[in-house]
Amino acid sequence: MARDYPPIEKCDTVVIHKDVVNRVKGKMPQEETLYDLAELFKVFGDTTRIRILWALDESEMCVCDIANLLGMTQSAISHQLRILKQADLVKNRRDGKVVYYSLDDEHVKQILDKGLTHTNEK
Amino acid sequence: MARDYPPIEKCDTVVIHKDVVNRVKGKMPQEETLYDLAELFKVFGDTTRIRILWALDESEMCVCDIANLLGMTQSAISHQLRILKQADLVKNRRDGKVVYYSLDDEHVKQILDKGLTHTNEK
DNA sequence: TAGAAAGATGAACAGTTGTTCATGTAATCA
DNA sequence: TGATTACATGAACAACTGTTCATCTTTCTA
Repeated sequence: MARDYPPIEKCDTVVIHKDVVNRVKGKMPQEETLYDLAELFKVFGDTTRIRILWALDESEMCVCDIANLLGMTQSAISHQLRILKQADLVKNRRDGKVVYYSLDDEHVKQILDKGLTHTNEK
Repeated sequence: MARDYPPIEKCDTVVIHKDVVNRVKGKMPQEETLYDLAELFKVFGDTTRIRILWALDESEMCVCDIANLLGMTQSAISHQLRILKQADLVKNRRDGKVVYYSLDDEHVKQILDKGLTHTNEK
C-alpha cells in the first residue's frame, strides 16, 4: 500500500494555513495505526462479510449453514470466513467434521451498530 | 453488486440445524440495510480517506491543505473528498476560491474510535 | 476583462478483490 | 481401509478501486 507520491502542488493556503496544518500534522496518529484501521474497515466493507457477521451475532453456525442461509457456495463462505478470522472478528471451534464459527468479541456488534446509526440517519 | 449465485450445496447440517438457520434468517435485517452498511464501511476502508477523516477531526481544512498535509496531489484528495461527501461523512463551505471541508457529524469520530479500540486490543 | 488560483471531474491504467472451479485435508463411518 | 462428509485453499478471471493526467469551472484580482 506504500506508494511513491509525486511532488506536492503548493498553493497560497499552504503558507496562510501553515500553523493549522502543522498542528494537525503533529496530532496525527502513527501511519501504521491508520493503515491497520483502514484494513479493519475494509473487512467490514463487503456485503457478504457483513451478512456473515450479522448472522453470527444471532447464533454460532457452521460453514454449510451460513452458505445455506446466504444462498452462496461453501467455498465462497469459507474464503470470507478466513478473512474475518484473520481480522480477529470471528473465532471457530471444531466438533467432528463440523466447524462452528462465532463472533470473536462484542466490538464487532458495536462497530456494526455505530455504522447502522449513521446509515439510518442519512 | 447483485449477483446470480449458483445452486446451494446442501449438507446434512442444513437439516440438523434447520431451526437455528430459520430463526436467524427471520432476524436478518433488510438486504438494502446490509448493503448500505457495507457501502459505508467501504468508505472507511482506505488509508487516504481514513487520514483525511482523522485530519478533519482536528480541524476544518481546505483541499490544498489536506493535499499538503498528506503529501498527495490536489486531484487525488478532491476525488476522495467527493466520495466522503457522498457518504455524508464530510461537509464543505466555500470562502471565495477556497473550499473548506469538515466532518459532517460526531458519528464519524465514534466509528473511528470503535475501530481503533478493536485494532488496539488485537 | 484576461489571467491566475483553487478546486472538480472524466478517462485511463494498474493494482486489488470476490467468486468460481478444481482439488486437497481432516474427521467419520460402513 | 475406503468412501463420504465438511471444510480449506490455490489459481484464474471479471469487476471494482485509487491515482494520475488533462481539462474544465468558479472565483478573485490586476
